[in-house]
Amino acid sequence: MQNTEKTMDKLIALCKGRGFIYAGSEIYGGLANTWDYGPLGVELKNNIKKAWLKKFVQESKYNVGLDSAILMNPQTWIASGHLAGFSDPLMDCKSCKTRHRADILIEDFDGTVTAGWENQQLEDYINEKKIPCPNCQKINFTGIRKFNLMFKTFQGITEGNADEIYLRPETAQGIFVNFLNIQRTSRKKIPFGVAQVGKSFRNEITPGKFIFRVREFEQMELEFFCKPGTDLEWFSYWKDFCKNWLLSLGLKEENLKLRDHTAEELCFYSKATTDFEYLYPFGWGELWGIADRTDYDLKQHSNESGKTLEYFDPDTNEKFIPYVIEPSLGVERLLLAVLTEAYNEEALDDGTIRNILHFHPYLAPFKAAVLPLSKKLGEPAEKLYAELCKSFACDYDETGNIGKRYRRQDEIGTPFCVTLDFESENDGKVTIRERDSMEQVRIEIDKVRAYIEERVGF
RNA sequence: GCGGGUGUAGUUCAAUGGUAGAAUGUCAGCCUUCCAAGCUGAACACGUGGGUUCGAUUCCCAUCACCCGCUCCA
Repeated sequence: MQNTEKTMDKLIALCKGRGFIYAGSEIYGGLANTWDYGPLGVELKNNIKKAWLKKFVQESKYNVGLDSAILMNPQTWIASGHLAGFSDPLMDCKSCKTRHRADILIEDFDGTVTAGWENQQLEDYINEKKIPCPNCQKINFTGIRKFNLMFKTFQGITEGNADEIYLRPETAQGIFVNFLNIQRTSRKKIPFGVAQVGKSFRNEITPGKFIFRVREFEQMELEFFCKPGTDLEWFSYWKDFCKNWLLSLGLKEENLKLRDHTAEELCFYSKATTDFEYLYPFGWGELWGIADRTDYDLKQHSNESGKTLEYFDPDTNEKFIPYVIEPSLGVERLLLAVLTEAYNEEALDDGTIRNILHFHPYLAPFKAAVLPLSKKLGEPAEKLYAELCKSFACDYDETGNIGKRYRRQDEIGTPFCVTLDFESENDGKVTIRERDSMEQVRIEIDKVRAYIEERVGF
C-alpha cells in the first residue's frame, strides 16, 4: 500500500465508518485530539494489550505485572524530575511567527548558562542584550509562556495549593516507587522486570495526526532491573526481543527503522536510547522507545524519600542500586501501526475499490463471523454462533446476499467466515472461508471451534 | 500558541439570499442458495453562536473542530 496523507484520511474514514474510532465529544463540537474507541476499536485495542502482556509477562521468565495508581504523591514528580524539567519557557517571535525556548536563545547567543533562572530574569536578559530571533534577526518577542506538560488537578474538595496533584505523565514511576514491594513479594532475583499497561497524560504543545499524538494515552512499559555493568547487554537483548515481537504481529521489516539517539538528543536521565520508528501514512514516526535509564530513577527516589532502594545480591553479598532498561510503547501508536499495516485496497473487476484489513488473527476484533446462506437457516446458525462466542469474539450476519457479507467482514478484518448452507442439515458440515487466502474448507460443525482457535492462537 | 486552508446525510459530491438534491452506505420487505446482483420502501445533513436582512446553509463576526506549516515532545 502507499503511505500517503490520503491513505491517512481513508483510514480515519474507515475507522469512523465501521466503529473503530470516533472523534471525542462529537455532539458538543468535539474536544481537540480526543478519540473514542468504538465496538471494534476496543476489541482491537484490548487484543493488542493482551498480546503484549502475554509476551512480556505471561511467557516471560523475567517479568511480572503491576497496575499502579494514576494519581501519585507529588513528591514522586519532584524526584523524577518531571516537575522541574518539563516546563519550558517559550517565546514567540511576532515578526516571523516562530517559537523559541528562552533559555536556548540565551545559550546560543552568548553561551550563558541559565539553569535556575526565573522567567522574568530570562526575559529581561533577552531584552537587555537585544538578542534577535535566530530565524528573522528581528527583536520582537512575546513574553515568556510556560508550558508544563503535566496535567494538574486537585485532591479533595477544596482547590488549594496543598491539594494539588498531577496525572501521571508516564507509568514508569509507579513501578520505581514499588520496586522494593515487588522484589520482596515476587521473590524475583535480579535481573527481573516489571510490566505495566496504563493511561498517562501529557499536555503536549502540538498534538495531532489522528491518534498518533494525543494528550491522554495508554502506555505499555517495561522497567527491567539489572546489575550495573550488564545494562548494555540487556539493552540489546530487549531491542531484539521487541523487534521480533513487532514482526510476529505482522509489521513488515521495511516499515520499521531503529534509530539510536545522538548524545544531544538523549534526555538527562538516559545513557542510551533507541527509537523504533514506523512508516505511518504521514511518514516515519516514533513507535517504541528503548532507554537505558541507568540507576537515575531509583537513586532519585532513594534521595527524595529517604528509603534505600537497594538490591541485595544473595550470590555475591553485594548491595547495589540496579540499572534500568525501559522499553516504552504507546498502545495507540502500535494500534495505528497495526491498522496501517493491515489496510489494503483492492481493485474489483468492475473498477471499484474495496478495503480489506489484513489483521493478524490474534488482533482481529472478530475472529469469525457466522453467515447463514439464507435467513431460513437462521436457527442452526445462531446455535453455532452462540457456541463459538464462548471461545472468542464472533459476529453474526444474515442480511443481504452472501458476497456482501463476506466483503463487510473483510473490511473489518475478520479472518474467518463460517457459512451454513442447505446441505449443512444433511451432512453436518459448514464452509469456512479464510480472509487472506480466500480458501474454503468444508468441515464438521463441531470441529469449527477448534479449527479457528488453532489458527488464531499466538 | 502563531500563520494558512477547510467545514452540506456515515462517506463522496451538487445546488441555492426564499422548501437543500444525487450516488453510495445503513435499515425494513420481496427476491436470491457462496464473493458488494435486482426490485420496493424508509431513516439520515447545511459544525456552533451571534449579526445584517422581511427572510441566511449562502453575506459579515466570533467560536469549535479538522488538515498543512512553525515551535515542542520525558
